Amino acid sequence: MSAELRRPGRTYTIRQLAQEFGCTSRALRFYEDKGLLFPARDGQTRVYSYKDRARLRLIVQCKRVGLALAEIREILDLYNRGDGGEAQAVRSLDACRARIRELEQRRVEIDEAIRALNIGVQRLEKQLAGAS
Amino acid sequence: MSAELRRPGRTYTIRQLAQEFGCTSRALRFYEDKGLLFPARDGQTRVYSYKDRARLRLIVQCKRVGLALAEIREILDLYNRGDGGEAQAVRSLDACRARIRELEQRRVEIDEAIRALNIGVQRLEKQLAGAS
DNA sequence: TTGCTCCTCACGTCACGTGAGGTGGC
DNA sequence: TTGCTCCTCACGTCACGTGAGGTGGC
Repeated sequence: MSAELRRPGRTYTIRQLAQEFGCTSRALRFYEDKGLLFPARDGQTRVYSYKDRARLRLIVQCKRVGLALAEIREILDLYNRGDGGEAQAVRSLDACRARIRELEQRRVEIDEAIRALNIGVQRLEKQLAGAS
Repeated sequence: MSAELRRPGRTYTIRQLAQEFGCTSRALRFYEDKGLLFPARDGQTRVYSYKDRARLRLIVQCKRVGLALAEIREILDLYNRGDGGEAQAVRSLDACRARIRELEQRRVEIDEAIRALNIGVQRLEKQLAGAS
C-alpha cells in the first residue's frame, strides 16, 4: 500500500476499501445498513472518507476476534459521541473480557468434541477391520 | 429412566422424546422437515417408534460434535438402505475425520483471537489508568 | 455500442425460536 | 368450560452471498 492510499483528506470507493480490508462491497453496504458506517454520497455512489476507513479498520479487527456487529456498533457509537475515548475504552474492555470467556468456553467444548470424535473414529475403524 | 421407557415396540410422543434428549418439539419437527426423522401419525399427531428414538439418539450425538444436519442425514440414509452398516461406517468415518480437522483449525483460530483480545485488554487498561 | 463499476431490491443460507391461531380428549 | 398437548403456518435471527435488473461515465 502506498502512502498515497493513507493520506487523510482523500476519499475511497467502495471497492477500494473492500479490497484493502479483504471483504466484499456487499459487506460494506451491509455494515452501513446496520449503522456501523455512513459514507457520503456522490449522487447514488458511496464516497468513503479517511474516517470511514478508520471505522472499517476497527470493524474488521473486532470481527476477527468474533465480536458481533451489534457490539461493534456500540463501541463505534461511543467513539462517535467523543467522551474523550474513556467510555469507549470501558465498553471495549467489557466486550473483550466477555468474548475471552466465551472463547475459552468454546475451546473446552471443541476439545470435548474432538475427544468424542476420536473415540468414534477408533470404533468405526475396528468395525470396518472386522467386516472385511 | 425406567426400563419401560426403552422397551422396543413401545411408542413415544413428541414431548417425551424431546425431554429425554434435551431438545424441543420444534426441533423434532424440524428434523422431520429436513428428512432426518419420519414418525408415524395418529390422525395429525406424531407417533415415534423405538427406531425413531434410535435415529434421534444418533442425530443428537452427531450434533454434539458439530456435524451439520445434511451430513447426519447422509449417514442415516446409508443406515436405512442397510448395506450391512459398512457404507454407513465409511461415510461416518469420513465425516468424523473431516470434522476433527475443522475443529482443530477452529481451535487455532480461537487461540489467536484470545491472544489478540488479551493484548487489547492490556492496552485498554493502560489507557484507562492514564486517563484517571 | 461495449465494458466497467456502481446502485437497489430481495430471496437464500443454517438451525431452529417464537408467536398466532386452531384442534382433540380428559 | 378450563387446561393440556398436539398441530400448521410463517416470520425472525445472523452476516452476509448471490443473482436480477438498472444506471452513469469513459
